[in-house]
Amino acid sequence: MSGGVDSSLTALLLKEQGFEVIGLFMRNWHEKDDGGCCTADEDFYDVRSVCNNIGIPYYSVDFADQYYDRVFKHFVDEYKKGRTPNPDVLCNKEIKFAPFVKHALSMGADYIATGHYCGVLHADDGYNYLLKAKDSNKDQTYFLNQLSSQQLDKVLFPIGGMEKSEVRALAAKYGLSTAEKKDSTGICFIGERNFRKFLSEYIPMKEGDIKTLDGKVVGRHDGVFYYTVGQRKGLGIGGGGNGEPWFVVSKDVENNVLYVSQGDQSMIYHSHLQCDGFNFITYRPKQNQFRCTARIRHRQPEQDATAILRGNGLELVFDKPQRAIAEGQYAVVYVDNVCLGGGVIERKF
RNA sequence: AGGGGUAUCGCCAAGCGGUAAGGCACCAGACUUUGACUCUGGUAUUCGUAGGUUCAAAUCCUGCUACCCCUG
Repeated sequence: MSGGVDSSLTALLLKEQGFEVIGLFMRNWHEKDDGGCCTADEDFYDVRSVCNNIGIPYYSVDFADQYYDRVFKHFVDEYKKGRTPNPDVLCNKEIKFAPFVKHALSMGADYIATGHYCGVLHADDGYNYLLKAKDSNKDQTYFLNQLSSQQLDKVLFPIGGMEKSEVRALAAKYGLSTAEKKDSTGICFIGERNFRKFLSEYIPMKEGDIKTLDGKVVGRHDGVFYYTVGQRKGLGIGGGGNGEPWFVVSKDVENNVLYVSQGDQSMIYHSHLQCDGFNFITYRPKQNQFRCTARIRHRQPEQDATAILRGNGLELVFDKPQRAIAEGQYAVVYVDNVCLGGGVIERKF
């Protein structure tokens, strides 16, 4: 339980269904947020309040060390390389659906349930398939693309078939204190931050030039790793030219140069991308090429594409060029209602 | 040293005697379990400066200052 509405209602529904439910809260980060508050404390307070309300025991576990070693380190390393990692995907793979589940099972649980918006099909063929959520606006399968069928074995997603509005309405009906609580955002367990400031605590600033593709210096930056391709805000470049906004077009980590373009974004649209490795949640498809839909970022409407398996990797060819494909993010592939899995984007062209 | 031109928000830039458009940047919200994108809202009592004309000036006149161009 995270202290939000989703996991609150999840616990309640299971209790209603006759399960013996225990609330398990996880803490993975100990620093305070930008406002000087420790949101984890408030969240656990909400967990306690909800658990008391529905009459179930609650516990707290701390995986801060493992989170740091298995998620955060990689996150920082990737940024240092000029890439754009996705810590929450790793967090699910390395923490939530790993030591956390293990811990729950060791406490005697038969199943672990979370408030994710997605579904799981424990199929007769022995595989556990990850399914899209009913509420396409809240679908969280993107973040679960690195899981394995094995990891989903003892998992339930009780609200995956509900709309967010239904969840809130039910939570309110049952009088759960978290019914109106705002959805959490920002890096999972770390929270909403001034991102550049946060990163600068782990990656020192390194000033350099901001240039256009033809080499003209148009500004200065604090460090190329703080920026992502396609980014508009935070460049501090204004005026001149055609009066249109400027966007990050590429990064040269070696020479510490941030390349930008004013108005014209045609150069950041690409139809092809490559993943050197690809995680199939269940099994590798038999055919080496197939039609699918795919996402290159969370909440992106699924895009029609053709997937081509190459060695351990996967190449995607989109029907329509995609804007700002970022190395380090995940390409997640779907066929109909099933999330097949995903891989880290290594190249685009 | 002469001649011409320009000086309006951090950057572009409207305005041409009637009481400061717009864009970019920036800030704040919204959206959002990454990073981004996007959307909405906010931001010059003041127009290089000092005077003058006028009921009224950023808009006209004069001095000064700065920068740009041309001629020496």
